[in-house]
Amino acid sequence: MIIQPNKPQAQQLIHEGLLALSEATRQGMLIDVVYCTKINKILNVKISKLEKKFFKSKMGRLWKHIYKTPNINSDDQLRNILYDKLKAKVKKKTESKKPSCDNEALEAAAIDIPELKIFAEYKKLSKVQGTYIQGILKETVNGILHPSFNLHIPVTFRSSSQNINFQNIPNRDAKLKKLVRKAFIPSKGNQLMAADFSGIEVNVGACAHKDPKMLDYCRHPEKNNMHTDMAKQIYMLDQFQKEGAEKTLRKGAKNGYVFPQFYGDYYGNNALSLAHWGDLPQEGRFTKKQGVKLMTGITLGQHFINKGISNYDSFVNHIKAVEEDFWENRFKVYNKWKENNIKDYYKKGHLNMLTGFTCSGLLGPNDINNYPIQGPAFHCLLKTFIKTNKEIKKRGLKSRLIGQIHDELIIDADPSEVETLKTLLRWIACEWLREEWSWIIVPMEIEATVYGIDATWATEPEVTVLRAS
DNA sequence: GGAACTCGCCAC
DNA sequence: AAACGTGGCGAGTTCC
Repeated sequence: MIIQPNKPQAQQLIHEGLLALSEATRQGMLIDVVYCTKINKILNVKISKLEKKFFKSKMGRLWKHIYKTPNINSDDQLRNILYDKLKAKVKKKTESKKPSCDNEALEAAAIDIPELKIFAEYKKLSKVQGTYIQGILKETVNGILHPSFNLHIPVTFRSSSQNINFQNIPNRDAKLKKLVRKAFIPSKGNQLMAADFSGIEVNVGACAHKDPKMLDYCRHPEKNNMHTDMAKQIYMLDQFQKEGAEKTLRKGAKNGYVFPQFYGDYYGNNALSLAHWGDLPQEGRFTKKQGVKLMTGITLGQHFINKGISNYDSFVNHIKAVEEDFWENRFKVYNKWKENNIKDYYKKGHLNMLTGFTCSGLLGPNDINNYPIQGPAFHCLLKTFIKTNKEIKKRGLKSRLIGQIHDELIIDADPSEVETLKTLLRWIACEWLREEWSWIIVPMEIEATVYGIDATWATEPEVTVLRAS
């Protein structure tokens, strides 16, 4: 793969980006080492207890019986015990066609082998301890962690992060999030602050393909919402509220349908995921007892039966029809753009991004349509990061940028500067950026997330949505 | 004894 | 007919 920013503006962005990111690395972020050391010990105890408990179970005893040196961390041993000895049904295979030992496979097997729940808990805590708590302790010098950020690795011209990877700190799992994020603290008397772009990939995508329907969604968020519209279509709902089961279904539409579709997924996988979000079975008949309870009082299972969809296969067909409508009607210009994009790449052998970068090398259809969106979406954050760093210095502010997570920047903020920073960020991200890059033809929106004074990254922040005036 | 690989899992 | 994009890293395992 040949990677080069070819336009001068792209080179400039890389140069200035590296300087700004290096400054954040040198600045570093404070770590509560006392907490990390304490939680590391607690985890040691919890993890070894879980290991002992597991090896006392029926499956654990069999494992110990078969292996002289049983290793709870060995997937090869687990595979042998679970699939060869206990004859668990293989529902999923790995890349190299071996029976899978991942959490999804284990969850399915746990119906017959309950001790696998202890095993899963062991795995989860081991992951947190090994990758995060011990990783942080290993890389922290004098109480400060200095994760670095690369601009020369991802083929999309995004960034990556290492020592530690600051871009995959737990967020979705509330328990893991709290456990790990309690380690991150601001400088004495300061507060952590984050600013992230809302829906940046959707926005940048709209600027690339200029699909009128998508542009409308981006320009009038108060009027229509893409994920709500899709939830209504997918789950065939006329009445909709943004709470309760309907809220979950909207999340399902967003994460189980819309985003995977944009990445190049298809209705078959979507249907599995969408059924899961709606608490419906992924095979066989639907019954009135299954599914989340809707605002109308009936279950999603009953609701689909009423609509003539009484089993999973009909549901899959329904999602297939939704997919056709999605690309043939709703986003037909986007669809056309994808086709032309692929043709264009095969003709030229490379693709150009809105930000002046060129991707060469052997790309597949999904790559061709994703890279031009992923890259420039990150570049919006990078340009914002550079400008914010410059303005902080120019204005003699004491707050400092300390990191970045693709569409989000993190600041160790002086409390007296928080309001100034909000104003500054709103101007840079929502106004200045659009003046710099005329290809941005939709409004930009950022969320400022402010944590308390001396509060950890695990505490409840105050969130403000910032838009152009 | 280290390099390279596989698998799994965390993020966007 | 086939079918999800970008990363880092730990642990086990295999190769040399």
